[in-house]
Amino acid sequence: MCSLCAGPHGPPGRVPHYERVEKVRLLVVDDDPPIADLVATVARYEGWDAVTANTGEEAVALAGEFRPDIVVLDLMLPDVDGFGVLDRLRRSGTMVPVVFLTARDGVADRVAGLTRGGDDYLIKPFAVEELMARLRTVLRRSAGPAFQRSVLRVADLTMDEDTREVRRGDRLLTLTPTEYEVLRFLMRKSPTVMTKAQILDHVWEYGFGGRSNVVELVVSRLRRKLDDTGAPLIHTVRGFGYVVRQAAE
Amino acid sequence: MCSLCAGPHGPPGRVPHYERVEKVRLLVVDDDPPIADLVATVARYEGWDAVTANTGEEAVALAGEFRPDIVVLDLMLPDVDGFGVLDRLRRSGTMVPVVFLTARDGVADRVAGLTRGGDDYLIKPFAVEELMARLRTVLRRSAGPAFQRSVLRVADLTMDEDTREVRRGDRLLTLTPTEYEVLRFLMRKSPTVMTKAQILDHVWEYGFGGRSNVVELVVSRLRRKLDDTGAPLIHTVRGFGYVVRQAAE
DNA sequence: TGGGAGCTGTCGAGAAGCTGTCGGACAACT
DNA sequence: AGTTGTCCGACAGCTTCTCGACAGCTCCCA
Repeated sequence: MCSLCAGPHGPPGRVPHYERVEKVRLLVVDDDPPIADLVATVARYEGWDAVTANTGEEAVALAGEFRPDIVVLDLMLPDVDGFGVLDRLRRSGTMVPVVFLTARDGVADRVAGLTRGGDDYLIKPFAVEELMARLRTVLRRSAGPAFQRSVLRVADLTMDEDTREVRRGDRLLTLTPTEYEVLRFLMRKSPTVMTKAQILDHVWEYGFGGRSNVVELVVSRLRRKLDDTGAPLIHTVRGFGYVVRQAAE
Repeated sequence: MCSLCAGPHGPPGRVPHYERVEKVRLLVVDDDPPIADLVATVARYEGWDAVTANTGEEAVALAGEFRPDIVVLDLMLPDVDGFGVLDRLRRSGTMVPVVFLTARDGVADRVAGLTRGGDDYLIKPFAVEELMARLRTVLRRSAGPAFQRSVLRVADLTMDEDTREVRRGDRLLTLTPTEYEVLRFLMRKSPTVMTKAQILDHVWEYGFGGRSNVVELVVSRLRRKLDDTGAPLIHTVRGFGYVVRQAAE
């Protein structure tokens, strides 16, 4: 398998909890092609249909024919700006939910207010897994009130993505944001082994320079919190990476 | 699950008394599409059926075929004005309750007279949670004189949405309007963790620019009032947001 | 119309908690 | 026994949170 590939290498076949019969259709709008492609690639890996647009014009046109279920929209576009695109989407009657991307220094102020309809936003540079998590949440909520809580479970380890409660058996764990994200990633991919590079690429912001042993460190901290009771669930695959699963063999 | 329920994620026990089987049908009439959509979207996230109209004509026509249970009506419309629409609705025999929207400087006085029938009104710009709260109240009242009180409860913290009484155990708390709204929002969403952006976006008026630590501040004030006795109920999820729930273990 | 009371948001300092770097101990494979 | 990879304690820098102080504002009442 490709060690450079950003994507997880589990066979696409792991059906997530928010399963639906049809593929989720995602439109990614960003004038920076690498970013747009990054998002689209990750989404496809989750089994979604994804298309990208690099301008506002293109976005509006594509939305019309592709009919996405959800949109990722950069607010800094060369032609029409993000808000313009949003207007035009809405005016054409689409109630499609949107997750916005914005630069930290940029329009962050004007963005306030966007979580209201159920839309959400993320500040660049973001972590891919965080974006995917938000997309899933927004999708789940837009599906109506009957949606299920999203709870990840591996053996006696559970993670409730709404309450952010993580439990090993009965014991409630207190995780820091980074620990939480790493664990969520590993649990989602379980029982597939993830390389350290993959973990780094998905959980840390793209562009993160850390050529270090951060991943090992966070895993180490996680272990202390969740593996000090009972059989270990985080396993090292020497020379390769980590995996969360019930002790095999 | 209850179509009027605060949120999609109610664990058993949080289903309000004014439960009904069918989805609430809401008609939103506002000539400003973003506002109309905002309201419609929020309502849909609560599990309601919502449609929007941007003119008086459209509104009257839609009301006929959609048969809403409740109407949100902007009084400043380009063609027929809000009062005209109301007249025509009433004359066609509908007793559908209405919540009016009006500009601050506008016709507030004349509106006051209209709220006697159980209708209500709100001044623009409003906060979405406040609007939803009023809609729920009006609906409950229109369900008949024997309507049940709506009381939110988390552990020994109770909030009576009719009397606005908030109690921690026996102790009656005196909350300011903002504190009340923030607490209501958190209680409604409990035990889901809300980000500060979500709180800001739902509880403050749309268009509020406050890029500050208002939310933190209000939470801090709330804590002093309700968490100084007994176990804390408002919890900080560092790097993420706040949640109201009984301390888990 | 003026005065007072209470509410709200800004500022900022201090506290608390999180994160990544370094480096040495340790373990696993050859 | 050497080599490579992993684990994790300690620490410093940084981010985030908390909350006192204060000033503008609104609302109410005389």
